[in-house]
Amino acid sequence: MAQTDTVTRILDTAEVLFAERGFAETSLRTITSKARVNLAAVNYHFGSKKALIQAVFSRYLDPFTVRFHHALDELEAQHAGGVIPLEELLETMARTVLEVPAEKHSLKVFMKLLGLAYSQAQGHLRRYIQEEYGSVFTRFTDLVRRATPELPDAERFWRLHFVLGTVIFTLSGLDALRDIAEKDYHEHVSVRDLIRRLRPVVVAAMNAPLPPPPAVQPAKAS
Amino acid sequence: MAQTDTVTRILDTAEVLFAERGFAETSLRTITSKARVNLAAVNYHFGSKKALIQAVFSRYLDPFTVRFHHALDELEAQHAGGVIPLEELLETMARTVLEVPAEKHSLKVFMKLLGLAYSQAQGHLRRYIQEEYGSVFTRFTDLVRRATPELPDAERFWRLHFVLGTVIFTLSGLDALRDIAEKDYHEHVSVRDLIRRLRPVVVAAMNAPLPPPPAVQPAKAS
DNA sequence: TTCCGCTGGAAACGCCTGTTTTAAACATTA
DNA sequence: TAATGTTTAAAACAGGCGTTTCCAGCGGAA
Repeated sequence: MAQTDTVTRILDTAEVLFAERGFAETSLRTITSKARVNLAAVNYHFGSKKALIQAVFSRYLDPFTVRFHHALDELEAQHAGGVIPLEELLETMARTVLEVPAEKHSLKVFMKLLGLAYSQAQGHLRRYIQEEYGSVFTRFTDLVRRATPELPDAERFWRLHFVLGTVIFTLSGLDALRDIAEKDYHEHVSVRDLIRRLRPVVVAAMNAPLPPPPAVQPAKAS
Repeated sequence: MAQTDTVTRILDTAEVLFAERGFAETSLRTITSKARVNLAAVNYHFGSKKALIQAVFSRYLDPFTVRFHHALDELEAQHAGGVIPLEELLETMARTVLEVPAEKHSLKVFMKLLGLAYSQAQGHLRRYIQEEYGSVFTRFTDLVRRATPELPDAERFWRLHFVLGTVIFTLSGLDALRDIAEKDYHEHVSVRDLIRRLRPVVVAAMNAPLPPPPAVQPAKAS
């Protein structure tokens, strides 16, 4: 199975380098030389650099969506017809995110890639992820809506993205933060430790009191 | 003042392009042609592309630190000797962030640049910002520590970065999120509107209950 | 064996990058 | 006026980039 080996070695090497330096800053030559495969192998197996980037994401996101759908199926079966508490939904998502990379790959790399997907320009990536994996996110937000009926739709939308920002930002910038934290507090921080700290913060953020209505409305009748 | 004009035009053009595409994806030729300036002018005035990137940040961060120090001076004078409430500290920071770009530049660009500073590799940038502007952040965190004495040091450290992640992530990815929000909820969202929504969430996150201690401790006596 | 499709290695293709160098014009200051 | 610091123009530099091409080797099928 030398053919599969080359593809795997490219993907393994690429995901690490992408996570460390970003997409534009990682050349195909760096990837292929570090993976000890020929330069042309990337274009041969994947077609282009863009396609390689998408393949790196697929290898994480495909098993993630499968598992997440299954986990949500189970959760809905347990609470047959009723609403699923918000904390169970968040818990399930966190558990699934942790499970997937634990098998073969690094959770740190996975989170860094997610962070890059948001921040790097790479319009094609955002489009690809949205089209390919948008449905599972929609299903999740629908369940969250039923769990938090008191929240206005717009408010819930923004708060979900607030906590998404917290998680991705923290876990993708973990290395730099960990260096500071260990220097100042002499305390080693694992990813699971961080998730333990994140949980109450995320729950509190979702359950925060509603903001006051906008101060002044310029339009309409005086 | 043709000399100043060239420098300003380069900075004005560069910051917009950097914010839109990132650093590596923006070439000097793109900047200079869009700014209608000679290609050599960048290396003449700034020395290198790295130095140009740092200059773009300095133009925002220098006035920010000055204003923020002043604002903290006033705050400390008001609460002479006593502790400043957490919400006033956060409020002051938010107000200062809003004030600075409001003068000449775009708040959106400023936040996008901050997001890039975190996510893009550019090791030199993170080092530059930390060395140049680390002290004002240290002063702020010291005040936060006095305002939240019940929080363990490590917990406060992480929570500050959690909310930092929320704010930077949200405001730097604002365009993409706004598109989705307007399509789904037919509601225009301004930056100030977003900050109104962020306030209660951030406060609730900082005041969240402490996480349970780690499940299993391997070391020490049984 | 002969053929074929898949994989690999090495080199080259244009193209774009940041930077430097030349030159000549312009403005400002002394 | 002379000198100095800016700006423009045009060109070239060396190097890296993604991509393509060509050819040698390979395994299994006819």
